Amino acid sequence: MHGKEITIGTLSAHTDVKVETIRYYEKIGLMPTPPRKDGGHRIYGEDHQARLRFIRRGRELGFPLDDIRRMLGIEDNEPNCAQVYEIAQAHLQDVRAKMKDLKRLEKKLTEVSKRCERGDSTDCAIIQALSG
Amino acid sequence: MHGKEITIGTLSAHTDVKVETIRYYEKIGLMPTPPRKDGGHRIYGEDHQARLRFIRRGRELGFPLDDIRRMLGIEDNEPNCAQVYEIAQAHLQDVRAKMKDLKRLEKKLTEVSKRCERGDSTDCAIIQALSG
DNA sequence: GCTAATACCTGTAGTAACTATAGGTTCAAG
DNA sequence: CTTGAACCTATAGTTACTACAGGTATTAGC
Repeated sequence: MHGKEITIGTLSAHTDVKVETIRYYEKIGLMPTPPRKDGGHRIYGEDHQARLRFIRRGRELGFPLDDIRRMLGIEDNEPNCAQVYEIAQAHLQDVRAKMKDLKRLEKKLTEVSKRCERGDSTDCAIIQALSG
Repeated sequence: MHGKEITIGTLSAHTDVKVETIRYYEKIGLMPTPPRKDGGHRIYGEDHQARLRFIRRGRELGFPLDDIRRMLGIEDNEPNCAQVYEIAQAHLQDVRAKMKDLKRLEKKLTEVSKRCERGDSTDCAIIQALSG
C-alpha cells in the first residue's frame, strides 16, 4: 500500500497548484514535510494530495491562509465543524464588507466618470473630484 | 508669500495621511522632496498639501499608487483629462470584476454555511466542500 | 551505457502599500 | 536649560505568492 508515490510536478498537475506554491506551503507549515528520494526530490502520497486540495479550495473561496491553517486543525488535531463554521461566518462578514466598499466605489467612479467631458483638464470632473 | 510653512506632523493632521506614509510617498517619488530646516525637518507648503490630498482621494477611490502616479502626470507634465479618464475607466472595470468575484464567493459561502449543521465534523458541509 | 533535456533542489529578492519598530536628533515650551 | 514631543533614518514585517539564479537528479532516447 504505497499506492501512488508522486513527484511535486505531478502533484502540482493533479491539484492545479504551482510547484513553487507547494514548496511555499511547506515552508510556512501548511503542508507537512514529505519524505525524499535519495537525490532529495520530494515524494508525495494520497494524504498530501487531499490536504493540498483542501487548501486550494479554501483559497478559491477567498479564505486567507491563516484561516485555512486553523480550519485544518494544524495547531489542534483535526478539522472541527464548529470552529470551521465560525471561521466561515467571519470570512463571510468580511466578504460582505468588501462588497459594500466596492459598491460604494463603483457608484462614485461611475458618477464622476459620467460628468467628465473629456475636454480641458481644468474642467475634468475626475481631476476635480481628486483635487477637492 | 511663504504663506503656510508646516511640518510633516501638521501636514499629516490636515490631510489625514500618516506621517510614515507621507515619508513613504516621498521615497517612492509620489511626493516631491521638500525643503528642510537646518535641523533636517521637512517643511511643506500649500502645493504639497494639494498633491497629498489628491493622492489620498485617489486611494479612497481605490486607485493603485501607480495609477495615481500617472494621473498626476509625474512622468509627463500635468494631469491630462483624457488620460485620467482612461485610467478611471480601467479601474472601474477592475472594481466591477472584483465585485463579481465577491458576489460569487458570497453566494457559495452562504450556501455552504446554510447546509452546515454544526454537528459532527464528518458531516460538516463546509469541510466537505473544501475536501471534495 | 551515455547524453541531453527536463524536472527538481535551495535560497533570495521582488510584488503592493503601507506599518512598525529601533535608535537617535531637534525643536518648543516652561 | 531641561524635558518631552516631534522629528530623523534605516530596516523588517505584513499577504500570498512569483521569479529568478545557480546548481543537481532523473529520465527518455539512442
